[in-house]
Amino acid sequence: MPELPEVETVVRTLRPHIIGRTITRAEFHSRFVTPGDRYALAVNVANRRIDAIERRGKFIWLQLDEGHLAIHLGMTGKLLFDGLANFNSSYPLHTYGIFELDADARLFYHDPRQFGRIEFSQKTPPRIAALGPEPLTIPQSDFLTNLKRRPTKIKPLLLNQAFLAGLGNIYVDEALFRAAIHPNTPAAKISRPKATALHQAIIDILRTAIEHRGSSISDYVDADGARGNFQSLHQVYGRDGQPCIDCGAPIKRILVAQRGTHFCPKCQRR
DNA sequence: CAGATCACCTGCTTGC
DNA sequence: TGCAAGCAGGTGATCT
Repeated sequence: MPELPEVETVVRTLRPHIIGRTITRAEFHSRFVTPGDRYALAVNVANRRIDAIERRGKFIWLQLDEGHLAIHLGMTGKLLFDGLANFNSSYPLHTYGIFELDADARLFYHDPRQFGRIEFSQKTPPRIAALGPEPLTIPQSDFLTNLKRRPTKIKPLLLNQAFLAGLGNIYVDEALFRAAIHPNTPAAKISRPKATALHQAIIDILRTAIEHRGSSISDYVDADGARGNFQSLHQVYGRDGQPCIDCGAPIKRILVAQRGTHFCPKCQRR
């Protein structure tokens, strides 16, 4: 599900609901979602106040009055806010985390594939500290020099969260299309004008996708249960066989670094 | 060290 | 209709 725009949307919808609230009690039900001792996690977050919620890369970062939570949604993770109005006595199948909040509200974590993670740390979460720069704020000159240093294919490089934090399969394909770069191009061999165009394409796409509240391919929803609609603006992702919006040639799907990769063979030449 | 392969899961779609 | 294979927004371990 969630790449940077989706995670940003979840954080924005969650923030007004949970800031300043205290987690009165929590429980977790999956050894995958909460690696380590999930009972210890429940103890660590109990009676902690939520002071801040931020996004970093694809992580949701909750800053508590003591300690931090790093939440990664994996492929199918959802954080859903359950206010008094829609208070429900039961939870859907695959609900693996429940945060009870003061003033009769709950936040629950739902994740059928259980690829998501909820981790507590006393200081800055190590997973977050290991992330590369944010694509929306990295200076263009830094982006260009970083590309020049890497012989790797551009697509897997952009998916590498230590290189740039937040892009996933959808937005990489979309950005490479808009910058007219073949996904197998070695990063260091991308011309300066194209590298500049790529930097700008990444920013434009992420900003627009955030305005549209992310892409809902199958089941992504924000913290209020609302779908995004950027998927209707995808130009290559999931459009294999359909005509390129620029030249009409059929969009191709190939494998790059074991990921389904969508591109226009005519507009994105090597 | 880049890249391939596999693994972690469930569920939906496709093809025989 | 039924069943198996393939595929999915992600990442990390383990190989060559």
